[in-house]
Amino acid sequence: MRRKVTLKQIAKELDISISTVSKSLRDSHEISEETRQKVQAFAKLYNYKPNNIALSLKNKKTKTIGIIIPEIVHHFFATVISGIEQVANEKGYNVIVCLSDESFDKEVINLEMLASGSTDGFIMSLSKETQQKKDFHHIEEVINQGMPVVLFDRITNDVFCDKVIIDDQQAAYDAVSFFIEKKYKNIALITTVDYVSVGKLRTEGYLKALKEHKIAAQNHLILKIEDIEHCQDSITELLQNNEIDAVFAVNELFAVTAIKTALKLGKKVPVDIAVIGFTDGIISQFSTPTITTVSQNGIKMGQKAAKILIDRLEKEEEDEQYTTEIIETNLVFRESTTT
Amino acid sequence: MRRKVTLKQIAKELDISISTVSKSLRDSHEISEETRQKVQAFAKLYNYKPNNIALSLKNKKTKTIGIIIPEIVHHFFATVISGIEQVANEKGYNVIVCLSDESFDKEVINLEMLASGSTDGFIMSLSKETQQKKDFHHIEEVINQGMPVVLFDRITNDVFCDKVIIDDQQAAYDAVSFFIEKKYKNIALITTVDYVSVGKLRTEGYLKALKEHKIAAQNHLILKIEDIEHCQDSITELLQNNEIDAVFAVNELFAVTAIKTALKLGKKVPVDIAVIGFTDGIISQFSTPTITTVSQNGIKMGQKAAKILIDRLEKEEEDEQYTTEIIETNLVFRESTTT
DNA sequence: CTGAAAGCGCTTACAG
DNA sequence: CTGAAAGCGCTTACAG
Repeated sequence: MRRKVTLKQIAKELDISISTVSKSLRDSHEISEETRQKVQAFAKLYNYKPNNIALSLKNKKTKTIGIIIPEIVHHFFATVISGIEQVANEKGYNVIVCLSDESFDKEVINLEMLASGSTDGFIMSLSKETQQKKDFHHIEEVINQGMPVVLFDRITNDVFCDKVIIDDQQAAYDAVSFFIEKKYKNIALITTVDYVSVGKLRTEGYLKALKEHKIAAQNHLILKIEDIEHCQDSITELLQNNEIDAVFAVNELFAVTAIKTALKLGKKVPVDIAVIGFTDGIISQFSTPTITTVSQNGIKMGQKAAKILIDRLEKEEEDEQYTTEIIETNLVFRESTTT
Repeated sequence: MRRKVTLKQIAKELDISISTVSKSLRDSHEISEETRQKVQAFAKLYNYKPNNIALSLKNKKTKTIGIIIPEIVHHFFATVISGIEQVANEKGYNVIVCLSDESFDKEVINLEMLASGSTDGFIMSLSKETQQKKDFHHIEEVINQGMPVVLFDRITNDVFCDKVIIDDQQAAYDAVSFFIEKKYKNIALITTVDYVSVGKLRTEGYLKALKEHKIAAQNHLILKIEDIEHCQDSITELLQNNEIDAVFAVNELFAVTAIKTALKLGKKVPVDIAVIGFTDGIISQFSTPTITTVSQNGIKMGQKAAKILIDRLEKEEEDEQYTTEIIETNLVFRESTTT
């Protein structure tokens, strides 16, 4: 075993001081050409790499970004991480990932853990429980301690910080307006309970589109799903008991379940029922029929969030001006709608 | 802004020494009850949390695990991370994730970056390029420096370390044997090029199953795909030009593409062509028909890998005995096969 | 041109 | 019972 070599060892070996070694490796002009060469050659030979931890302690920055998300087994979140990773890597940052598992407590614990010196800042998306409790003191605490936070997708307006979102309401509005223009009469909505911020906004977009086209919203066409694991039954009920010719679903899972249920009930998609989903993930691409969907560019969200965070980290002055970046969405047309 | 408080500040505030503060907080019996109480109360008030970086430097361990995988936008890998996170968290470890993007160079850079003090050990799955080049010096280097590595899924036998895999050959053998027992005559294989270790092993399992049942392998029924992005064409060709009644695909994507292609060619699945895939991911669950598949328990792989790594990290003696853990797989029967 | 000293935030063996 | 000192691995202002 060949342990990692330190400045101290190099200094001893070469019989010079640690300071001289350090300066030589940083190519300081204080040091003679000769010494520099010698030290550099030696360091190379022994494959010297400065210890990140020591540097972090000294510089008071870790060059790492903390990511806290509800789940990773979610194509959208994986996609965002991928985007963050990309720009973080380019700028010499590492990425620590923690999962809240949709739990408030885990979110708090992870945040505090990472805030104790491990990261320079955070990129996060709130857990469901956090959104439900509306308790954001942990995030405010961290910001107060001088660590910037960028919130994305599942955000809150109660915390002042940078945010990266899509215009959920507008995107839903566009999707539903498409249906209306195509003369669909009974447009159902399959959404989440209201405390999920993005679900609520998408619901609002649906309602707004109906209202602006002077169509009365009908409560029995709106399904708010609490328990995602068992959405099957309520969706069956929805489709069975109503004359529905179009469905707007606020996520992929609801969309694919609606399609499968419709098929099972003997209806044809998109002929009898057209479906538009949300999030252009794996399911939308590989379902049969493939699903028309609002594409929510996760990679871009991640990239943008990372850019904003790193800019703030590397800016000298404290800038109290927070931005909310809105990533554009668009409808990706596939087989679950007719054109 | 309220910066994080340090021992030094507490010491100054309370007019005692740093050592005394440190010991009080660790509840040392060296310190008087009174002082301890006072310090602890004060620390609580100011929400003192020891600085992880300082601890890492002092203790020479970071309590973080480095994960290097080819991609995160891959349900299987996301699943493994999830498993790792779970046990890491339980044991007080954090997780740094780096992506190699299937590139050898990125894998090396990331590994070296993290090895410079940021993590205590690694869990990794090799990039395609690494498997192709068969260059593993970077991994050996890290192990040599005393940092344990656990390889999973895409591993190599050229490196001595702990490994977590499934029995890819056996799993493929089982799947193909199922077809044979069901009297399927022309069983096609859709696989990757041979340098992808798991692809190769699954191919071997296919061949072995045929051989043991005294069926001659037919080259025109074996499709090795290089460019995953454009597998569509070659799969169409395969299905069009041959009398195939069963397909074994070494991943989900190939399986779903085979199904869609078959449907497009007017064949019914599973009646005309039965399909078994590999990796029980999102696609297999939501495709129509849903796909019978070899389930590769990613969560369990991640958990196991993390357990092995942490055990090794926390064991005192250097243990040269490496294990290769084999996670059991099983066939999950769905609609793409008849029973 | 080189090196001793101080310091980042902590712990702990040792002295008093 | 308390505190000064050394040390983890590094950098840099300062002295010589």
